[in-house]
Amino acid sequence: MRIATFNINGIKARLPRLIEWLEETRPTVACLQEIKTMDEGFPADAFEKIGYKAIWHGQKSFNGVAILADGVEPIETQRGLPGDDADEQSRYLEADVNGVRVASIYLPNGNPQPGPKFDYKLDWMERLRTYAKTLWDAEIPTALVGDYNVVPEDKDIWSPRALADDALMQPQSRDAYARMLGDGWTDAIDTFNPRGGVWTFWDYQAGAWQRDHGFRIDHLLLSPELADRMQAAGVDKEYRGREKSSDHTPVWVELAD
DNA sequence: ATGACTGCCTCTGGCAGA
Repeated sequence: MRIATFNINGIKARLPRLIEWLEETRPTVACLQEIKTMDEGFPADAFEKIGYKAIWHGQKSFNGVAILADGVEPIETQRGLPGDDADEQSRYLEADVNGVRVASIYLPNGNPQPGPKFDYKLDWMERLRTYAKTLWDAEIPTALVGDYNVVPEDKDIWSPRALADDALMQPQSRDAYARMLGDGWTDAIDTFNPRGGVWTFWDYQAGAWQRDHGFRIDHLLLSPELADRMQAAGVDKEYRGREKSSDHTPVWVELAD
């Protein structure tokens, strides 16, 4: 099975591109972030037409996540990240698909830093780590995939200096991500590209795509049950160059059945 | 050196993104 994640930056603006990508690459599960719509605006019919069933957690204007599955209904297991009842942002959705637990994650950006948004990001990362441990302890085959808004190491960006003051690059952000890996979660893209140089995001501004000024912030973290099944992982880079593209690319991992 | 683009909802400009 193929598990993919794609920060689409607006499901209404991106729908033709999204349908195209699903039909061309046919992931078993597709986790989406930044759908940027309320629940009632989600175009479930368009996905049904091409054989995908979906669940989604929307929010007006910002954030919003979804999980699409090829030919089967995702069985929802969690909506919203536990650990803060006051948190109303739609950034976490989780489901079982074909015996695999899959989470669609849109981790807070955290800029500007320092400040309340950065504090929220770090809190969110600790909540994620705490919750992920419960999945780990239950020995559920789990994939935590999405836009983590963390550049894990200097090898994961074209220029570490360019974003040195950015929330995506701060030691606290990186340490929190590293603690997840320290707990045993496997970064699929990094496993197949240990020397780095793989990007999943290119800014719309300043000709970043044309200059290949990108970085890696969309990640697939696998529990040991799934890491053992990894066959390949990659980035669907060409979609960043198409008309009306998202600023992120799809990222995927192929697992043995 | 600076700013640079895009989507959203709409107070069509301000916010958010990364």
